[in-house]
Amino acid sequence: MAAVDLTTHPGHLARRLQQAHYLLWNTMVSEEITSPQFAVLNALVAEPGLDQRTVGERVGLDRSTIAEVISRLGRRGLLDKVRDPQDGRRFLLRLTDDGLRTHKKLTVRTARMNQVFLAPLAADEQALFFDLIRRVADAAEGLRNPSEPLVAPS
Amino acid sequence: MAAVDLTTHPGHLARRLQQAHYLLWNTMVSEEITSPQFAVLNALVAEPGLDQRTVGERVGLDRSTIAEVISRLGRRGLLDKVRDPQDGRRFLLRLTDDGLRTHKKLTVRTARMNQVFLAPLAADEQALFFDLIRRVADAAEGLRNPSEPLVAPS
DNA sequence: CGGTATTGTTCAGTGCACCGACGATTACGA
DNA sequence: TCGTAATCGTCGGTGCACTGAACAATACCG
Repeated sequence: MAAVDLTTHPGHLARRLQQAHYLLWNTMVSEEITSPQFAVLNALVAEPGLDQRTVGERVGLDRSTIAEVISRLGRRGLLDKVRDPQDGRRFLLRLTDDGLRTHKKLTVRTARMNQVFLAPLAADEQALFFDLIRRVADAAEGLRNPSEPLVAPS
Repeated sequence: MAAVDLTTHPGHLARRLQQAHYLLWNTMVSEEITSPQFAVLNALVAEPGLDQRTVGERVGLDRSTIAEVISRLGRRGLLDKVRDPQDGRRFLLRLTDDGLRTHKKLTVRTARMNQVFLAPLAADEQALFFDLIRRVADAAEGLRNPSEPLVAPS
C-alpha cells in the first residue's frame, strides 16, 4: 500500500543506467576490458607515471578497488608497476606498448558505443544529460569531504 | 596524447553517479539495508507473493543477483520464502512484519536523501533528469531483447 | 636525531552484478 | 502418455566497490 515509485528515485535510475551501459559495453566494446579498466588506461595515457592513489582519484575509485583493477591490467600485460626510487611507498604506473594499442582500439569502439547509447536523445538533450548528471555527482562527492578547503589555509 | 575526456562518457558518469548515491545512502538511510535490498522490499510491498524471478524483473536484477539479495533479506528475517504449492519450481516471497516496518522506516529516510541528492537541480531540471536517464536506460534495455515482441504474435 | 604522524599499498570482509551450466519441476506436443 | 522443451532456482567464476585494519616507508617536529 505504501509502496514507492522507484522511477522517481535517482539512485535506482543510476543503477539501471549503469547496468544498461555495462551490457552495451560488453557487446560493443570488449568482453575482456571493462569500462573502469579503460578509464585507468586512459588516465595513464594522459599522465604516464602516476601512482595508484592518484589514478584512483582521477577515475573515481578508492584505494582497494584501484589496486584490484591495476592488478588485473598488470596480469594482462597492459601496464608496468615500478617502485618509485624517490618514494618507496609508491608504485609508478606506465602503460606497455600493448596497453597503448589496447587503449587506442577501445577508444574507437567506445565512441561508437556512446553514440548508440545516447541515440535516444537529441544533441541538445545530450548536453543537458551530461550537465545534470555531472552537477548531481559533483555535489554529492562534495558532501563527502566537507573539510576540503576551497582556499589554502593561511 | 590520444586520451579521452571521460566526463563526456555516459558510462563513466553513470558509475560516478551511482557511487555518489551509494555513499549518501550509507550515511543518510541505512548501513544495514542497501538500496537494491530496499527495492526488493518495495516490490514486495506493492505485490506480495511474487516469485524470485518476477521480483528481479521488477527491480532490474538477474536471477543470480536477486537470489543473493533475497537470501540476505531472509537471513535478517525481513521476508519469508515458501514453495508454491501450485508450481514446485517457484518460491513465493512475502514480507514479515519486521520487513514491513523496515520498509516504512526507510521510505521516509529515502525521501529525505533524494531531496539532498537532487538539491543541486531546480524542480524542472529534476523532472528532466529523470526523463533523460529513463529514456536512455529504457532504450538500452530494449537493445537487450530485440526478440521481445511489441504485440502478441497472432 | 629520534619518535610520532602521515601517506601509499595491501588484506579481509561484505555486497552488487553479470554469465554459463546444472538439477529439478512443469508444460507441451507427437 | 511419454519424451522433449521451457522455466525456476542454485552454483561457480569473474569483476566492481566500499569499509576498516594492518604494514611499510616517508615526513615532520621537538
